[in-house]
Amino acid sequence: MAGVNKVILIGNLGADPEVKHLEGDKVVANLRLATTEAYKDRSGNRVENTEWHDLEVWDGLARVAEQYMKKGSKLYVEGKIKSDTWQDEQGNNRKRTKIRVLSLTMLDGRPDGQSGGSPGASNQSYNNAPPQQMPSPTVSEGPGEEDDLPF
Amino acid sequence: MAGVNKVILIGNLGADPEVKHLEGDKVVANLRLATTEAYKDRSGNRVENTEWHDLEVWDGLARVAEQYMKKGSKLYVEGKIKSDTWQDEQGNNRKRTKIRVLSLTMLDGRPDGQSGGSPGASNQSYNNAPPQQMPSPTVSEGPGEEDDLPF
Amino acid sequence: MAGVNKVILIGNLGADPEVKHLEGDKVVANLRLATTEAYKDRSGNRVENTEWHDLEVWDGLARVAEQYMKKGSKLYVEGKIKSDTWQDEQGNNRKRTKIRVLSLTMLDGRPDGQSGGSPGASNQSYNNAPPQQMPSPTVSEGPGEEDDLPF
Amino acid sequence: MAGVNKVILIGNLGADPEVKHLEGDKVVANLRLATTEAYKDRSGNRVENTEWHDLEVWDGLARVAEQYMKKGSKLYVEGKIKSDTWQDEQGNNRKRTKIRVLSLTMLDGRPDGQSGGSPGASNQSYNNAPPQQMPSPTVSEGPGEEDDLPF
DNA sequence: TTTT
DNA sequence: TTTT
Repeated sequence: MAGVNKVILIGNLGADPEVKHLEGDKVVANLRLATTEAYKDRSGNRVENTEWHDLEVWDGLARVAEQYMKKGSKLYVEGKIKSDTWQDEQGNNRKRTKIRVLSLTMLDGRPDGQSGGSPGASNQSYNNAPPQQMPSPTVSEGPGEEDDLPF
Repeated sequence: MAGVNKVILIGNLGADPEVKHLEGDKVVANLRLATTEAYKDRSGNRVENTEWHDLEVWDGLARVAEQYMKKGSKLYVEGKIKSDTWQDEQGNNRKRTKIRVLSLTMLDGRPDGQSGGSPGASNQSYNNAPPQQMPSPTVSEGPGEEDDLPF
Repeated sequence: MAGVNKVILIGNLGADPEVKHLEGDKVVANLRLATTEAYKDRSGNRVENTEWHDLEVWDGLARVAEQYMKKGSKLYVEGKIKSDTWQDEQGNNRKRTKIRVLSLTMLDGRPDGQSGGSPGASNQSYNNAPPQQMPSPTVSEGPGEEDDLPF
Repeated sequence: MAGVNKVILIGNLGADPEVKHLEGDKVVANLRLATTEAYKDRSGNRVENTEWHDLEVWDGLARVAEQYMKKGSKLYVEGKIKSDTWQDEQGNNRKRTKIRVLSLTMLDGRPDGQSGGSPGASNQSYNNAPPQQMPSPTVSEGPGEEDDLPF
């Protein structure tokens, strides 16, 4: 049956994006995102707990990552859980889980080098497809895509 | 700034979809969706609380609604909040809020008349754009769109 | 049936919170939150679209709003859609929709006046105890609650 | 910083829940949930893709799982990603990711053996008290909890 | 390995 | 006005 597999994260990058340019203008970026929760335990001590997520970002979003994100960047991410399974050299079944990113918003201020311009334009959303909330669903993945970014 | 405006609902239709075919192959469907929560109050009595939502569905999704949904249908819906504001005859500012649907999954069994066929294909997801989780982002809105539905 | 009614927003406050202290230590805050989406239209022009949301926040969360939020504050919000219906003086059915907030994260930097102090206290998450779908709707909000906030 | 780590799934159980009763009335259930997406590839062929998720459910929710869920059960799940890391016998860093469930709704019809009885009891929502981002992590799970379930 |  |  057609189900739902949705992940929503807000956190910070633990390292600069690792970007690979593949043949045919494909680009993939791997990001490490930390989400931290804080609470007080029974004794009233503040406890902090960090979860690290491996994000996989493709094409237009990967170009955005390459240009605008770096260690420490704060992001809102939507995506889905995606796992790879394989057998290791010992013949054990192995599994690795990552988040395939489908939509991104930078929560930092305006990206470096984007100074000047209209107030209120600091954070940018990006989508790996015709932006989910876009009236006209014409978006092109590919080399010329940056021209379609909304800024 | 680029923000987030996301709604996720699971509920049942209170009435058959109202579908309007507009010029230029545009179609819009209005749906009434009930989401019910239940809990026990302090006295231990079961309390049920229903919220009614006005959904607005366009084009391909509207055609799906027209064909497959009816009063009582159970849906998973993703969308965004969208309100209209205007002045009424008395000059008062008025506001009406609805949900613009961006993605749909039918949670009922197989749609009527869809018997036979592959097992496990009972619920269907639809998306008003290249399906969010689709590798290749080629989807065409328009008259021929039904051919692109994944079944 | 038990359904799902969930809203996720990221945006900025359009005004300072309006806070009312009610009898019995109840507190309610009303917030106006703007979520903005930006995209390019067919002609390539950047278009910006803002939706305004009325948020209703109770008790512990309302105290947090009162203390730390002001016009311009940037928030991540989870909640549910909740509408009031009534008849106006002309006997017309009226409906007003708002977001009942169940969880909040401030996305700004450290709140004013919170300089120095404990590490790890930059952005804060808050939660209005009995979550949406919790069986027993007995919230233990109250005067001593601030002591439980995680900072 | 306080971030967001949220997962929303709709899918079916691939096996009966595995339930362990621990000392001190703690209960944990492990569930295998399949989420399936379907789409047409470039050649127009219907493709189906299933992702398997390991869910971990505690206490009250685990008792609900034990009583009402079985292989094939259809669920709506909210939770967070949680991974364990360790070193295996070869000294390799290993990581296993699962979903810690915070809220559940059964999307099947009335649970077996629950025929007759109270109206409004078809699908049920359950919540594991201290939500993810709640300041005080004191859950009151325990033997008497079932009495608080909303049916 | 992030954030404050 | 839905659902069980």
